[in-house]
Amino acid sequence: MPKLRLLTWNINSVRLRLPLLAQVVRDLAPDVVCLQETKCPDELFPHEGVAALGFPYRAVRGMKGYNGTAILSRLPFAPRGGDPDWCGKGDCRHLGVDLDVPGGLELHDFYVPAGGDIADREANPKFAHKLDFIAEATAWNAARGPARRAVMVGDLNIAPLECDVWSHKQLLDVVSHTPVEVEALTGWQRAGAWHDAIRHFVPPPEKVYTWWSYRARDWQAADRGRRLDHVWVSQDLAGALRGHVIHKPARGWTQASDHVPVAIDLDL
DNA sequence: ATGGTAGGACGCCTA
Repeated sequence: MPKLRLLTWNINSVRLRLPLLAQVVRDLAPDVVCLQETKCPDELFPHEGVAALGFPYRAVRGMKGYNGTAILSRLPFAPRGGDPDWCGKGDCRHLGVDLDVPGGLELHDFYVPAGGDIADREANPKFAHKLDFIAEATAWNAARGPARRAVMVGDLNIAPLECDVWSHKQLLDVVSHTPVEVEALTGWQRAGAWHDAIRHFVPPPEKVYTWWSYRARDWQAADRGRRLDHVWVSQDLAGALRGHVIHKPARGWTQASDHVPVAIDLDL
C-alpha cells in the first residue's frame, strides 16, 4: 500500500468553493478529503464536479444553510451505520466511514459546534450545545475503548494549546480557547487515546494556526490565527505517520475560506 | 475598546 494522504478542510460552502477544492486537489493530491460546513442539502451536492476531481466514492451529510460534512475518496469505503446523532439534533456534524485499505481504517469527520460568543453555558445555549456535543463524543469514545486503526479529523472549533493561538492571554475568555473547552477537548482525546498528528510533526512551543478570521483588515499582517482544525490518529498508527501539510496559501486565495486545508500522510 | 467580514438566502442567523 503506497502512502495514503488524508485531508480535512472547513470549506465554508462546497458549491461556492468547488473551484478552490479543485485547486486544493491539484496542489496536494489527497486520496481522501473530509469537508466541513458544506452548507448544502444532499440533493444539491455537486457530485458531478467532485467526481471529476477524481473522487468516485463519496458520502455526504448536509442540510440547508448550515453545517454539513462530506467524505470524498479515491478509494472505496463503506458508510458506517449506528454512529450517534449527536445531541439528538440531526444537524449534520459527523460522518464515519470504513476505508477499504489493507488492514482496514476507520475514519471520522467532525464539525463541532462553534459555541457562540459568550463562554457561559447558562447564558448561551450555543456554548452549552458545544460542551454537550463534546461530552457525548467523549462518552462514545470511552465506551468503545482506545481507538484502533482509526483517524478522526475535522473542525473541532477549539485551539487547545497556548501555541495554538496568537495570544494565549488575550484569548482565555474567547470561545475556542477557554479553559473549560480545552479541558473538554483533551478529555475527549484521552477517552479515545487519540494521538495529535499535527503536534507529532510540530511540537510545542512552535505556533500552528489553521484559521484566520474574515474580520481582519489584513489577515496575514495581523496573523491572529488559531488552530481549530485537527487530525487525531489512534496510537497504533502513530508510527505510520510520514508527513503533514498546513496549506496556508489557501487563505490568500480569492474568495478564500477562513480555514485552510490540513493534510497528513500515513504509510499503512 | 470596539467592530470588523463572509455565506445562505432574502430578513437574519451563524460563524
